[in-house]
Amino acid sequence: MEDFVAVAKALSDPSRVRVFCALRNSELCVCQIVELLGLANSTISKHMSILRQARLVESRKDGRWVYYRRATDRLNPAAAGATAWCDDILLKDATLKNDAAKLRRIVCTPLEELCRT
Amino acid sequence: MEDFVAVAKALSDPSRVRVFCALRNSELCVCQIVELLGLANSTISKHMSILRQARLVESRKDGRWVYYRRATDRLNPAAAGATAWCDDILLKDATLKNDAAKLRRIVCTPLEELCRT
DNA sequence: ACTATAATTCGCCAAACAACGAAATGAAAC
DNA sequence: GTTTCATTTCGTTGTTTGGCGAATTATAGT
Repeated sequence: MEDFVAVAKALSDPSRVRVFCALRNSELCVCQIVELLGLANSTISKHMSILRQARLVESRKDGRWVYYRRATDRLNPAAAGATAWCDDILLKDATLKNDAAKLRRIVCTPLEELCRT
Repeated sequence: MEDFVAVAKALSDPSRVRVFCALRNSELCVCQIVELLGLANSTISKHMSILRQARLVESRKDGRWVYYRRATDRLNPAAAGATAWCDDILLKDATLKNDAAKLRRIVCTPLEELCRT
């Protein structure tokens, strides 16, 4: 029950849903997520920690940068079901399509340049 | 996106999850839900309105009593996926098993007697 | 070592939320 | 019509949440 509610709560905020969906195809660095959502990096950091506590995402550190990716489904059955639900329902969402387009630009931009702004 | 977030938010509270799961097998009257959760009926009423706004449940009025049941899945794709997720993950949840046992007693008790307490 | 910088943590604020009891609503029974 | 009673709505209270900027941590490059 706790796991389930933690996952539901994690997905009950539009910004977090956007991030989680953005991670569908590739892992992303914090500064890329900041660029995508246009929120303060402290805010993003908090969102990511909520997603991580729900075990929807995992992170790895590479030098100065921290990359987030979707968690391996087997680790948390509650997260696995939610992921399927989320991807299925939001496939055609307008905001997320827009995010996907924005992401295509973002992933082409060198991190150094992204962080500068 | 809005629909999705509304459903996730509706399921991000343990009391609401318990009610939604209790409705898996049979419709329930408000006073039965009050008995099950042990919360004030004004509180239950608010919870039910949140579940209804997310289109996870529907209600019908029968005389003095209002019955809630799970909504027809087709009405809201976001709710349909969530229902499957919820039922699947929480099948073995201890709290919900306990609720199910309590429910078996509750549904045998006449409404008049339940409401008296 | 020192500086620069990516990310997290901390402290704060305004808005949203879960809970309650009291008042309002509306249908049944008298 | 009046009373009764199940439910909803309203108003209040304490807690949680989402947001920011400032301070802190940790790593890279000099």
